[in-house]
Amino acid sequence: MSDLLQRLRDRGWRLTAQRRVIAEVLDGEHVHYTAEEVHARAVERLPEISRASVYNTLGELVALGEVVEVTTDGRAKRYDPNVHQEHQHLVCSGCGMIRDVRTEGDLMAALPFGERFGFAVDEVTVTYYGRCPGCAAAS
Amino acid sequence: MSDLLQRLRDRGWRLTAQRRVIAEVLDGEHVHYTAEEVHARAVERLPEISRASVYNTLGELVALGEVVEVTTDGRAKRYDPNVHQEHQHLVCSGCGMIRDVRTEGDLMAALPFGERFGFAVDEVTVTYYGRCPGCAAAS
DNA sequence: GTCTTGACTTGGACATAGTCCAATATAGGA
DNA sequence: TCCTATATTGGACTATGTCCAAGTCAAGAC
Ligand SMILES: [Mn+2]
Ligand SMILES: [Mn+2]
Ligand SMILES: [Zn+2]
Ligand SMILES: [Zn+2]
Repeated sequence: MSDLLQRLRDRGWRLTAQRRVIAEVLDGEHVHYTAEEVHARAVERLPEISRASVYNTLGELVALGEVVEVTTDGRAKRYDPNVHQEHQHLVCSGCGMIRDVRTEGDLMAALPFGERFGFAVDEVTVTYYGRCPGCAAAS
Repeated sequence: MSDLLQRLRDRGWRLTAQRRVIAEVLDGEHVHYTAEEVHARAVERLPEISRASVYNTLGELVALGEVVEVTTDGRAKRYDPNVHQEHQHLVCSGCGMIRDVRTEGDLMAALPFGERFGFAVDEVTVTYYGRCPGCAAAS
């Protein structure tokens, strides 16, 4: 993710302490945090960082394509730093755990032209739901 | 949707004026309203109906499988009365319009077993994004 | 190294979406 | 008609996210 910092510098970003810790949090574990979770972890490294800066920076990273927003339920958006590997998500309907999964074949092909209604379709997201081994055992 | 009222009666539901107008709103046009949109339309028929009753009733209809929740962005959930025809959604990234679409083939088949991580996968939702004809013309 | 300035950060107010609850009303059976 | 379990209501409360004016600071100019 020092790559990320370099790319941001190349785009004329000021490298503030706040942006650094947010990048570190996203880089650390390869998970899908909410904005509040990112903030909680950023505070451990930089206690005075504000919620507003976290929301601002996440929004900017999304606009630059360095992070993608993931919405699997109607709750808080999650921020996914894994943009270098195309993937979809598998969500546990018990505990909410999210795993990255790679699909095979052309997902777009499942939508017949007759069902496109003149849209220029350019993106598809797939979410699989099921119970993870832990939740299945506990039921 | 008088079918719906009958099914609800059969399940021991009290048929209140509030539940009737909510069912009528969902039945009317075949769209994907938010809870607040359902409330606004219900108020036209029954001015004193409360937000709480709309949220309560929508939640109950979802629990019964008579309506499904749809989340295509990080905004308000939408309520879809079209549960009798399996379908996915096509969303305009310009204006947010949502269309029902029917896919062909087995969507689950795109997820290799090696990518299931021991989950018992039982559901898949697909959302296609693109620009509708109107938004494409305006750009 | 110091200055300068426009970009960045901040706390808090505000907005939107949804939940919860105690008091009140009512559907539907007796 | 009466009874009461169930449903409704207004409003407080929570969760998530946005906005803004005032203060701060990164980094280029000198
Ligand atoms: Mn991911
Ligand atoms: Mn639909
Ligand atoms: Zn689980
Ligand atoms: Zn459109």
